[in-house]
Amino acid sequence: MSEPRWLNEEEQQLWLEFREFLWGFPRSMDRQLARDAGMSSGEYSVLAAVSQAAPDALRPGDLATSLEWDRSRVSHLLRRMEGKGLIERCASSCDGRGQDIKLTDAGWNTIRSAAPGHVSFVRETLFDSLSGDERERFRAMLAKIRSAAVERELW
Amino acid sequence: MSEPRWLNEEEQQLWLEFREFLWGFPRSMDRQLARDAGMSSGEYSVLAAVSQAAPDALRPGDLATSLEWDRSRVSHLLRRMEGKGLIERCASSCDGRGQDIKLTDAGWNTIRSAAPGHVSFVRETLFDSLSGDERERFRAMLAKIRSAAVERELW
DNA sequence: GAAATTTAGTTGACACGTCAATCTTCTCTC
DNA sequence: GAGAGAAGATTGACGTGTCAACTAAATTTC
Repeated sequence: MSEPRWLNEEEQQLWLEFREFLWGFPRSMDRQLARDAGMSSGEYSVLAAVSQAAPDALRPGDLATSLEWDRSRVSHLLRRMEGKGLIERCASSCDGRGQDIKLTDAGWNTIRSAAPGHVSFVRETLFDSLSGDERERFRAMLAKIRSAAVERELW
Repeated sequence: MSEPRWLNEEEQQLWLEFREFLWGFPRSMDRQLARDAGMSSGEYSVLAAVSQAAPDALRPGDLATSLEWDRSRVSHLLRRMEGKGLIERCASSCDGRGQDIKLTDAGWNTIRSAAPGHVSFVRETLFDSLSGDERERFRAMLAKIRSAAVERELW
């Protein structure tokens, strides 16, 4: 392999900021959720998704697709959450392989009490820092980077 | 608590893209490193940091600071990497509590052979998608968001 | 200079994500 | 309608990150 083009000074600045941001943000969010609601961001995602879906209409595979998660990741997390009493799984009526996921009362209470704090976190970190124009430019850049990566099969 | 301001349509778009990006990018990078170099991004960070430091001048605490990692995370990873023969730890000469971290020959070979592919990945995903102007604006936005979060002690 | 505090680092328990292997059920094809 | 293959989901092993508790050495304080 020929010598690669290493990063120049300006590029290193971006890479450094990028890395701190990308690894730091999820950690901060996890911490906020753990502290204020005793849950992980994964659990929040699941509770939010199930609470918004039509009753008896959400299956593990749908979760895996919409969250872009591995099936087994979903399965492991659902098992833990079922153990905590946040959700229930029951055999799907239409597909013998499938399952329906439902929130228990405890699950509803948990997501309801966690949501306001979580939304505030997202607002205060992400939205309040940028103007409307900036937000749209920011979103476009993220999408651009991601679609280029997808095109090269690096995502 | 009063009813929070939920996200409007435009905000949800950004949040969705943001989430896919922030959780997806590290995963893609981990996959590239695992596939092409048999290592995790954490191991890469450590090898890169140690290889760039002055000999016998890098200690676990320095790593924790510069990578913004928990001390125990550093300790766990160093133990595993020592087990794989990538690094060595020896008692520091000046501070009885401290240690010096050194790369073994295997460690040097590993980082040297992994670096080109990793840099290509970063270039192709992050830099090639944005113009010089866009890169600078992007970096500034990340920094803005992060510093606002730091200010509110949410980071 | 001895006691209290701070600092460097480790450890153990546990939650989490990934991968490969597996099981079951459904669907397609002949 | 039987057999091959695809799809939904689980399992187990393993590497990883976090938190709290801990040890030992250094520094501060009186």
